[in-house]
Amino acid sequence: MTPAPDPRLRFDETFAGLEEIPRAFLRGDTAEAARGLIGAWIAHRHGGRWYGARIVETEAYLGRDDPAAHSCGGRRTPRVEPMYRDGGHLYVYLVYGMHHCANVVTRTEGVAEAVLLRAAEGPAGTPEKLLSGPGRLCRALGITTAASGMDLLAGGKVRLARGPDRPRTIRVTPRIGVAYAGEAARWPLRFFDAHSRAVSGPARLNRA
DNA sequence: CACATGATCGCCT
DNA sequence: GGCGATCATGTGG
Repeated sequence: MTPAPDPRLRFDETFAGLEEIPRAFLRGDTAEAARGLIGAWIAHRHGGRWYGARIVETEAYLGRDDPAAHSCGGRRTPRVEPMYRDGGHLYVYLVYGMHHCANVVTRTEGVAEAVLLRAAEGPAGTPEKLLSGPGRLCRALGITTAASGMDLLAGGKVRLARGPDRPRTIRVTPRIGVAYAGEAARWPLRFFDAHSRAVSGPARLNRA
């Protein structure tokens, strides 16, 4: 059993009301997918109820030729295996021995690229920091490595869908926490909703 | 707000 | 054996 999501994230609508994300979109360009997932919903069914949040910050990881990606150089181990699946799958890993990070796999079978979900926002009234940061997002939704490898577009317990509203302004910066990746640390692959207060990272980086 | 530090363990070499 | 796609807490300005 996966850990319980934060009760404040309960939402009683079902995914019937939300638009499906076409798998073809997630099979395409990974940076475009990262941009396009701002405003989408990530949800987890637990104990017979749905818990969900609106994605407000993402990062693209470009696979074989990206020194910051776990699949860099074609590295293929049991942990990273989900990254090699078809677009629309979930890749979850553990960092620093205590935090989980959730990724939406992109491109096609055998091409290991993904979008890291860095932050989301809950319903009005929930604390801004509840899902602000990849570790907090996973903790608040109860997502762990137990869910790694799932298909997010197949009606399972963890799902992805288009949200009702499009973000008004999306800003782009370098990725966070990848200083070890040399020049790739400066690639503009982090996307966030400029109007959300749930975005993570240093304020300096988030200003226009 | 900026910066420093400790926690903690699975994964890879 | 070393090291993170991080977070919470502490200090000081």
